[in-house]
Amino acid sequence: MTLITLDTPSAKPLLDWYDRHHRDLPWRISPGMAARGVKPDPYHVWLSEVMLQQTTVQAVKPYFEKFLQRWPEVTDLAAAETEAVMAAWAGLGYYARARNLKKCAEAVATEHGGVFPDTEEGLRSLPGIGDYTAAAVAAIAFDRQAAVMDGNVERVISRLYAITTPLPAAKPLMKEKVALLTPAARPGDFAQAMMDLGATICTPKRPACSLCPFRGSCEALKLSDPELFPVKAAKKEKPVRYGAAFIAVTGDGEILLRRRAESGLLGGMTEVPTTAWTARIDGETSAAAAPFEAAWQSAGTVIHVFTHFELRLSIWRAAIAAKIGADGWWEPVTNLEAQALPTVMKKAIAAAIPLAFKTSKG
DNA sequence: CAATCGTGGCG
DNA sequence: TCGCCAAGATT
Repeated sequence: MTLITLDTPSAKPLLDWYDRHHRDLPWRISPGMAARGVKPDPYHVWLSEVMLQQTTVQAVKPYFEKFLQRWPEVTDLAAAETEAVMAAWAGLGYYARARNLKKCAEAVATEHGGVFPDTEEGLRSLPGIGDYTAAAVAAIAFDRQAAVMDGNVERVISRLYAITTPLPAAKPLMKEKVALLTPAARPGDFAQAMMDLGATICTPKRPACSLCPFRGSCEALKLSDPELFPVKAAKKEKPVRYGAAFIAVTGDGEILLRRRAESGLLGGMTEVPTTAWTARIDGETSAAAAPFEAAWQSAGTVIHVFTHFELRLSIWRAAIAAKIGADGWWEPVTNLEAQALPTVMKKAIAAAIPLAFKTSKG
């Protein structure tokens, strides 16, 4: 029987791989430039990292460009209207990020003289910056030897060491492994290399192990099937909730909108009037629950899947002769693009007014 | 610790 | 078609 020995994992092969195969991304300084001492703007790094939380690179790109163009410096963002930031963030999801983004920019502007803290600890104390983002900004923007662990790194590490403990219980162990592997030189490139590797080679399904710089040191590859890692705790079922949404349009082409509560689901975002979203179909999901009496007509059902439940929203539409006193405000349909409307609300409006948006999905 | 919190793309 | 999941943070 042949014994296949495993190399001890080290940063060097990964960094060499990164020099050849790194992705070019709008918020990134190429490794070549970085080698000449060019550092990425901490504001750019922070903005991209917050946007990238649980969000794909592809989805982030246009938002990143839009934000930088509109608010070139962190002090510009700090001085912006929160409503404008929410509207610019609309569609990207996890809206607490946008509220915290604004708070963080304000804290940097007022408490740190417009300059980001350059340590993991200092960054970690800011709104919306958790363990991952603090380490990522510290390593990438400030060359700190911080252990960066995101979903990509968890996958790479779990395979490299064939960790059978399920997530999230295995995180502390994984963090130890990452810390031991993180080099004093080029810690930012190392972190980005781990994430690029996870995104392009060490993928969740059908990883390209033959191209991996760790192929000689991966325990999962040697012992079993890398695709079996990371082991994850079983997830719960997704319940269904029901509700109704009401699209009232005046003869002048204005629609009734209102603001959601600051906290909770879609916090601080704009919506059309809706009922509560409940577990069962009842009177609250019919036209009887409308914000005011009108000739409400059914406009079908919108199904929207959130992280932890599926929403089935009955859509009702009414033509209103004159503006009716109600909570909220009347907004020209031609100005809906500028509103802080989350995707589910755009879907609801598009169901009632097909031409409301240039691009309607659903 | 477990639950909450969006959306879109992809196998 | 549908489950998975993506550079997580907060409570």
